[in-house]
Amino acid sequence: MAAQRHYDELARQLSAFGAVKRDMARILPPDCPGGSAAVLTLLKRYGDMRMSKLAELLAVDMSVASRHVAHTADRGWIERRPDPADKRSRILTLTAEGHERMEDLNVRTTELLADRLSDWSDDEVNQLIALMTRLRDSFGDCRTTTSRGQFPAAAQAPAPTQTTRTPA
Amino acid sequence: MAAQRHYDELARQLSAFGAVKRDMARILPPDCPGGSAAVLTLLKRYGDMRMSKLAELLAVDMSVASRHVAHTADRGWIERRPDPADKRSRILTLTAEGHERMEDLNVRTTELLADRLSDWSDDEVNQLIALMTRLRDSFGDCRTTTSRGQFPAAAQAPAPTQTTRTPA
DNA sequence: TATTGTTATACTCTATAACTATA
DNA sequence: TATAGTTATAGAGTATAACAATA
Repeated sequence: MAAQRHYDELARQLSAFGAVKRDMARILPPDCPGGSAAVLTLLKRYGDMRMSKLAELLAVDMSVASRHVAHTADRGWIERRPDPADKRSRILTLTAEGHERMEDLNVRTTELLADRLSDWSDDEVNQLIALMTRLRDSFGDCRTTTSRGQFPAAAQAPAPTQTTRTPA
Repeated sequence: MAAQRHYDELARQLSAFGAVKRDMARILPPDCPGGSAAVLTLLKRYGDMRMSKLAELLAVDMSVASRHVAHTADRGWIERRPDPADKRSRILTLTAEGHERMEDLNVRTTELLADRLSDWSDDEVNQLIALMTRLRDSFGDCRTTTSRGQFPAAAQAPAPTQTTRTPA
């Protein structure tokens, strides 16, 4: 239980943190807004999944996820195949075009962060990641869209279909 | 210079961090959206200031700040007095009603954070605050709305007109 | 001519609710 | 009846550009 003063300061940081996100968003290509980029990133990282799972990872309502997915599907970056096990569901898959788009996004993101974090150490970045992850958990424990905690160690063990080795 | 993998993870955290902010926004009273709350918080904390300074602290374009300020002024929470030294400028001042509103906001924020951060130590909260502050600085160094760095130690020495003692 | 602030416009993101199809 | 997903609608936040008043 931290002191009142710390709460104020944390609230202030959260409030002004949007500027960082907006700076990140500025480097995105014109036809790929942040929502689409997030969809592609998660599919690249965790592999095929259903709408509901994607919505959970995005931490938004499924209606919002549906919107972003529609945008990316319209551009041919992902495919929505029917789930043979449950005809209500759709399985999302990154297409070849989607992978290309991701390469581009990765380059842009890396360039930006390499510039902005040029004087950060690995350790500091790791600390920040760990604390942000923990904060998200602390907030997410209460009101989650669905169940939460089904994906294996989301923050600890990322990077599935990175280069070679198709683990699934 | 951190590794590529860390960049990806940090970008992921930033992307999903919006959920935390939305959780914070949910506790706001109906007639006081996040933008208005931010205006009141900054005026309470740093005292009277001009539009341009407020926009800088909010880390948004002045047109956006003008909008939020208009909303709070319409409700009588702040006053916009002409600056005698520069008739183009307006000095923003928290009214008595604005102070009342801030009391309410403080209670709500504190309650929420006390709940969410119940198992956080002071030290952890401080670490997170410090790293978020540093990240904002790293990003803000490049493209700032105006000059930056005019306010004395924004993150280090907050809390001006807290309870008693009117330092100005 | 440059700067402070306001307003008009457009875009992104979000949630709620109503709806379809399937379980 | 309950769940997966889509769509319509509305609200908040933001930036750009055009504008007014003043420096």
